[in-house]
Amino acid sequence: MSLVVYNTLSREKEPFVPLDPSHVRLYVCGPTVYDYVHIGNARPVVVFDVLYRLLKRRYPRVTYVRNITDIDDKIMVRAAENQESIDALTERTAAAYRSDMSRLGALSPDVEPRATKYVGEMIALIERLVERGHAYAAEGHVLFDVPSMEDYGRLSRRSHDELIAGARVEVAPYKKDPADFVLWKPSTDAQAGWQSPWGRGRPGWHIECSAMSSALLGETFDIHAGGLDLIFPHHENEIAQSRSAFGHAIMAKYWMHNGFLNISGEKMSKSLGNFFTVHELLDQYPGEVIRLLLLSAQYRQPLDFTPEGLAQAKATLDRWYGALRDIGKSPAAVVPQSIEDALSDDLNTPMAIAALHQLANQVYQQGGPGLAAADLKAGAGALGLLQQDPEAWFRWTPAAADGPSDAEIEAAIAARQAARKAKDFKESDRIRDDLRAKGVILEDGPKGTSWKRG
RNA sequence: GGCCCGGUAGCAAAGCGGCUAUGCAGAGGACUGCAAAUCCUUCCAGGCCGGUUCGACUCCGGCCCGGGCCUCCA
Repeated sequence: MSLVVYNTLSREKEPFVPLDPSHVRLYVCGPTVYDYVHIGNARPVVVFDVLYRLLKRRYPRVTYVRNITDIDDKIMVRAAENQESIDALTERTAAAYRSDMSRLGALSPDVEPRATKYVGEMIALIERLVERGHAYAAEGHVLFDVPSMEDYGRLSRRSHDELIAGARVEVAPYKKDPADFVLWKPSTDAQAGWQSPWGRGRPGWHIECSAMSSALLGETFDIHAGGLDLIFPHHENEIAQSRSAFGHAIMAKYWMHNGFLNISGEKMSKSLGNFFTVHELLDQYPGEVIRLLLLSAQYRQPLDFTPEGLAQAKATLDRWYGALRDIGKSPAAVVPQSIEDALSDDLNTPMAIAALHQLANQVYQQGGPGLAAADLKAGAGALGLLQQDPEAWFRWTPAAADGPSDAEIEAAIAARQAARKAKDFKESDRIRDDLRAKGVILEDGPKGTSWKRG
């Protein structure tokens, strides 16, 4: 089945036809690095990682760019608070981000550009916009001239009048039109800044993505993705910048946006204090559990992130890894058609997960590993799941745990076996209950006793 | 106010104009020294009101409810 994706531009599912079938180009908006990212930031990373894996299976060459924003006023404020340099702060948090995303099973993008390395490209792009009559300088700022673009607002489906009517922010006096947005702004001596034709300053938020995507993927490319909240203003303004600068009818052919994450039914927000960083969650749950939960709803739907959801994802992975326990050297298998079909329909991960359940059921019904187990592993691989050794999975332990060591568990199991052999079931049950109280669950099988951490 | 999403069984979450979605939980049974894991059987849906249709959870209209965005939040 050929790939169909929901394109925010048309608000419809469309067949995916790359601009250049020999080279598919994908851009995903990455984080602003000033602290650990929260779980909401992880959703696009995981979801579009599934897309990246799918594209790599089907096209000879895929370039995936995910930027790191290391210029931002929030960064400057945090660096001052921490009394550390901007470089130290962004380097440290970017490293943590890479590590956390990797633990969620996300492949590294092909290119991870940092905005500070592209300031020259940004300035060149802004100059080009000024030359073409789409931008103007005013009081040290450079602003994009929104009325200069005929169909501004197409992505977010907003008319110019609606924008002005809905504006919640006081309009700066140097703007020719209230909808105009900043491309470049002046910096004080105390603020980070770069020399430019308009004096020392720093870039506005949107220009970096236009500069980096055009430098790395070209003036037009296939897919641009990110969170729903980026549709306006960020992506709308990227489109305005890139199309006006380069004169193309499109910037990206397909725009894909993931839905929001709620925390136990409530909107995640810093004022409610109900957000989790990926970093802290990874101390409590395996990255794979978090990843499966993030994929358990279709990416455009809202997703409620709850302790129950994490427990269910854990239980599912326990069952799946159980099915792979004695798989041995698995024969190489391709991703089963049922999984490819599900993912081809706008990344229908819940349907892919249902297909994995069917495969796991088959493994158990057959009473052991076989072709179904190889299919299960290959199919789960399309979602970035089930690739580690099953025993390692069952032995995972939270960072703060102080339970018995693997060796202690093995010793207790041996003692229990001896008691069982002597028909001393009172003692054998005592040992089992004792381990259970410490979070270790025993399973007696035909090949002896196996165990897992609950 | 404008734009855009949703409302499916106890919970999570999909497809589909007629055929058991799926998983967890619940009930009964098998296996087990007892458990756990697993297997078998099973209960439980489609916000409300109209319309189209031989037939609607699925299409159309209205209503109710919930959510998001509307200048730097994925």
